Amino acid sequence: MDIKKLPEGTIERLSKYRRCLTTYCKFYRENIFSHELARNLHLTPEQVRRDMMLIGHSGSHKNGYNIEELVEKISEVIDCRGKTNVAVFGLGNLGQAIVRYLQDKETRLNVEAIFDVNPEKINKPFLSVDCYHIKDLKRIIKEKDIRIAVLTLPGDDAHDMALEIAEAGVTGIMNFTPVPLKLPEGVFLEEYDILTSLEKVAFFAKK
Amino acid sequence: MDIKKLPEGTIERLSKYRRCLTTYCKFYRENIFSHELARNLHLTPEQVRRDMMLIGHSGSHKNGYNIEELVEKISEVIDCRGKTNVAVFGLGNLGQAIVRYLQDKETRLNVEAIFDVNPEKINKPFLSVDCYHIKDLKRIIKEKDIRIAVLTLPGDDAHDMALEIAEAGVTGIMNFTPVPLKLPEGVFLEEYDILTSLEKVAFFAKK
DNA sequence: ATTTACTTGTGTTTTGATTAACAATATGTA
DNA sequence: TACATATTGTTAATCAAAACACAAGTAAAT
Ligand SMILES: NC(=O)c1ccc[n+]([C@@H]2O[C@H](COP(=O)([O-])OP(=O)(O)OC[C@H]3O[C@@H](n4cnc5c(N)ncnc54)[C@H](O)[C@@H]3O)[C@@H](O)[C@H]2O)c1
Ligand SMILES: NC(=O)c1ccc[n+]([C@@H]2O[C@H](COP(=O)([O-])OP(=O)(O)OC[C@H]3O[C@@H](n4cnc5c(N)ncnc54)[C@H](O)[C@@H]3O)[C@@H](O)[C@H]2O)c1
Repeated sequence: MDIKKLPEGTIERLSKYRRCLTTYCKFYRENIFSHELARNLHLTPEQVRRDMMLIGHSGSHKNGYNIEELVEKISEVIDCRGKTNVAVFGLGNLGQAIVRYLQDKETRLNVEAIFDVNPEKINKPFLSVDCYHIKDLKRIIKEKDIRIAVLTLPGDDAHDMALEIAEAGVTGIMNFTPVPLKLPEGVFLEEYDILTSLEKVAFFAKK
Repeated sequence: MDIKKLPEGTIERLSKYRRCLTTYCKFYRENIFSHELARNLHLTPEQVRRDMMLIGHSGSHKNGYNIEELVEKISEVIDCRGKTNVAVFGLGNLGQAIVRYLQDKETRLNVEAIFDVNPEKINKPFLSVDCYHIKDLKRIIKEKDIRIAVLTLPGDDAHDMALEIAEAGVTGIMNFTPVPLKLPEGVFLEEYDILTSLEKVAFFAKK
């Protein structure tokens, strides 16, 4: 199995399997069947088994998959290089929600820095994460070995900031601002916009 | 063209085309080429043209697509039944960010109600949207003809609330809680989890 | 022992979305 | 007019993901 060849869909599902297993299942049982995992996550059992196959994990015919082993295996695959440091840019409502959420969840992604421009927010820790002025981003990103940036700042500044962030050495950017980014090659970019999701829901909900 | 047959991917892209056009383009030009739209949204020109074809929209060989007409056409397709009322459940950080975001954007999705349990939040409007106690959800959903629900409340309550919301007649649910929902047939469900996105970014950013 | 019921693992098929290719069309130019 | 250029619209080819189908394993029941 060439791990880098795994389809995006599989990676997303692996993340969901793991969360489902660590959150709901591991406390009250040892094993789980493909159809159970599938039902929880709105998938088919075949797809679950196919994903298992892709990461080279096997279960038992009688008991399905051992939850602990499976979580271990998924972690080997998706956290392959261990812990990854994340910074959040813009500590408004959305930024705060995200920092809190990431701290609550079991994950190897650690929010190690926050950036803002508001003097009231800078130099005070938020949920024990230090908040810096955005002008120091280059230095802090290097010092703290930040790999992933989450953009939750106003759209006006987003593009310029993103370019600086990329230049500082970040290799993955999650963009929540409504501004489509044009980044240099080599930076993995993911964008999410709730309006797109909601318009889709509205469309398919109309029958 | 059977409008209900449009692939989910196309619907998502249509939403993005429209936002891109209304936000950035329509102020300073009349027409746009498929390759320009594509470059902005990280797509190929072929895909843009394919989407145009699917919704039965034509451009001109010399000038590409007329922006005003295209926006009009996209709106006919994705807002087919006009305005749709939305309610947000849970007015925490995430809920507030979403309400503000939806109000800022040009869209036919209107946030017409908010629900919470915190007495400090109830019966005060937030950004001029009324906030009700969650126990009144059935009545308010009917009165206000709410079609879409956005769940931004704590996970513990999410599943029970979702079932009640579905029963009250909502036909589309956007779930931001970390709890996977099991809903009755006929309710279109979309789930988003930033941790899945971030873990994906982290995975593909590692090279 | 044999049967039954249930599961995983995986080759095969199907589906459907994306990419490639190119003909048709419009415009500008020599 | 003939030619060069740039774009759309659409058919055909490609590709990948999902669904299907079933062999093979396992354990419990008979
Ligand atoms: N993609 C989505 O689904 C979605 C949803 C909601 C909001 N948003 C977007 O996310 C962003 C934040 O939304 P919010 O509701 O949290 O807004 P907010 O106004 O509450 O927060 C913005 C924060 O960014 C800080 N800021 C301003 N300029 C900055 C800069 N140059 N560098 C760093 N920080 C800076 C502000 O001080 C503030 O703390 C906005 O761009 C909004 O449009 C996206
Ligand atoms: N999917 C994602 O990417 C993502 C990101 C961040 C947070 N979240 C989730 O979104 C939810 C909200 O996050 P937050 O940071 O805004 O939390 P928060 O604590 O700031 O807000 C929760 C709000 O819900 C209200 N509430 C509590 N019980 C309720 C009930 N039964 N009915 C209605 N309202 C109720 C609370 O009064 C509060 O206002 C949480 O479940 C969190 O895990 C998801």
